[in-house]
Amino acid sequence: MADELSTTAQITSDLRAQIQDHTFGPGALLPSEPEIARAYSVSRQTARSALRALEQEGLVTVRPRRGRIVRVPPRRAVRDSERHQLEKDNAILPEEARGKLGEAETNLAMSIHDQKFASRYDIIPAPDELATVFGIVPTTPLLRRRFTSTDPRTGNLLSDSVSYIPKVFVEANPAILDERNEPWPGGTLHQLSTVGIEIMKVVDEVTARMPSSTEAEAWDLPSGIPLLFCRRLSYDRAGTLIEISDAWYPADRTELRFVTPLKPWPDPPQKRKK
Amino acid sequence: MADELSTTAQITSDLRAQIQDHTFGPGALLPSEPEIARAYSVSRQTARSALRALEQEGLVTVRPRRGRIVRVPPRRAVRDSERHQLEKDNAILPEEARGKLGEAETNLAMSIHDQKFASRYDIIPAPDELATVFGIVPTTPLLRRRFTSTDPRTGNLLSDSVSYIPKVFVEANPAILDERNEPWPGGTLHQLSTVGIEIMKVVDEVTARMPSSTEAEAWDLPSGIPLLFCRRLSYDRAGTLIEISDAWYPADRTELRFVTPLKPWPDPPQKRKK
DNA sequence: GAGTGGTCTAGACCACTGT
DNA sequence: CAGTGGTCTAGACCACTCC
Repeated sequence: MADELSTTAQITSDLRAQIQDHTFGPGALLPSEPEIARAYSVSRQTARSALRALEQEGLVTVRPRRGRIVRVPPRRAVRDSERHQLEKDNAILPEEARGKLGEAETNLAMSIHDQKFASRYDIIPAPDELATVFGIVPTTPLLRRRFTSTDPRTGNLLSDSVSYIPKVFVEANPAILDERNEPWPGGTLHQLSTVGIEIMKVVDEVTARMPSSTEAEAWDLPSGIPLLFCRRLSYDRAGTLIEISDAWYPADRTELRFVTPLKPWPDPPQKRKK
Repeated sequence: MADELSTTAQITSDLRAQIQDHTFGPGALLPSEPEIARAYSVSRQTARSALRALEQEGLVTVRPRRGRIVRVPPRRAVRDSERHQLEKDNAILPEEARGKLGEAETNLAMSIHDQKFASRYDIIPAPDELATVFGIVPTTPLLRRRFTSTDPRTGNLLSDSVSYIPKVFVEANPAILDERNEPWPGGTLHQLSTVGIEIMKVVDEVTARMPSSTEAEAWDLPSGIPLLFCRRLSYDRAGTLIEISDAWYPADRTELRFVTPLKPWPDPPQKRKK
């Protein structure tokens, strides 16, 4: 209240209010830069700055040479932690049944058949950061597997993830080191089962950050949309960290869902009093 | 490669590369607007646009009238899903022991004593969106509780959350409806126990979005930092949704951590073959 | 052809920081 | 005091969209 807004901030604020009270509802065309400049008696650059602020907030999408529209939030695809258990159950099915779920791992709201998958494997010396998390010495060989899927029509990224496993854990089965065996029926959990490893605990660490302009272009992200970053740590029966998997998701199209069951209280709560 | 960059994009790209190869390491002072304008023979506005792009990516922080520095990522406070179980265990302890954990719920990396807590309670008619999630008719009375903590020195937000509970679930104990009883030893799970409700499952739904300028100011967020949004759904023994709790976290200072234990396979994995 | 956003220039005044 | 970023103006040319 007490603060006086700059001209730009005032215009931004006016427009934001009009978006929020649905004077300009989702999909509506906002006034053009020259219109706003005239209406407020400011230069076009000032009007432009005001509109750019709304883009940065993710409220408005600019369609070059056609105007700016109020963003229509896309439906969010849900990534559910209960999938971890489903994948584990799936990994011990007979091979014919296993195939189904394997690739759906990277699936979004889009049909599997409309995605182009790519897997690239290599062996890298563990960089300091990953070595610290694994608790191993840096430069220890890691199997790095990069998975992407793209929309074949637009070339846009649909999913992007990288997995790291110390080579020593999996080299007993050389087939795991070969990207030509992708897609592997039953996925990583089945691969690990062939070398005697059973994953017993999965930890997901979630943060978010803004994309670089290169990333924004690859994902076809409008400005003002963050990337969710999820690092998944998989532990075996002995509590040893077996795999680190990093994945990125556009925040406007993704919801991460985590289920935590709780142990029952020993007494029925009806009896409890403050 | 094939694409030609605009002058602005080229400058941004050069500076980003210099940040990533540590020519300008964390905390380093970037060249000023006039310096960049001279170096590239462009106007000051063009140099400014290039720098602003780096701010939007969260790489650079502007300190008005002192220059721009490469961002030093702050330490992230971890919010762990294992806290759900700890809180439940805590809620059935004797009152003296219960007090400890209750307020730490909203704690960040900062000491509890350096935070100013505020709780505001009211009863609102359920808006459409929440009514749908609860599966109740809109306008049903909801107890809304808003919790914030602020840094008393700077006035900046440290935590911000809102909880919704259908009034009918808790009105048997009027003390729960009164904000003057905050902080309640043992927190919400103990409050619910006084009306015979035991939470058996918690679901966290996580997304992210950019803050409005008002939010950025309240949290003291540099530009280019998203807000993590976490909606927590708490279910009782019968699977009824009891509470919806919405919380926001600055993505540069927060990591959300979720643990998923997996059930063991019936057979030892050593026997398994592809 | 009129209108749109994309880009860029060359100024200007201001409030504040550092020394 | 010189230097910084904050704000704003009044132009300009471009490529493209839509009618």
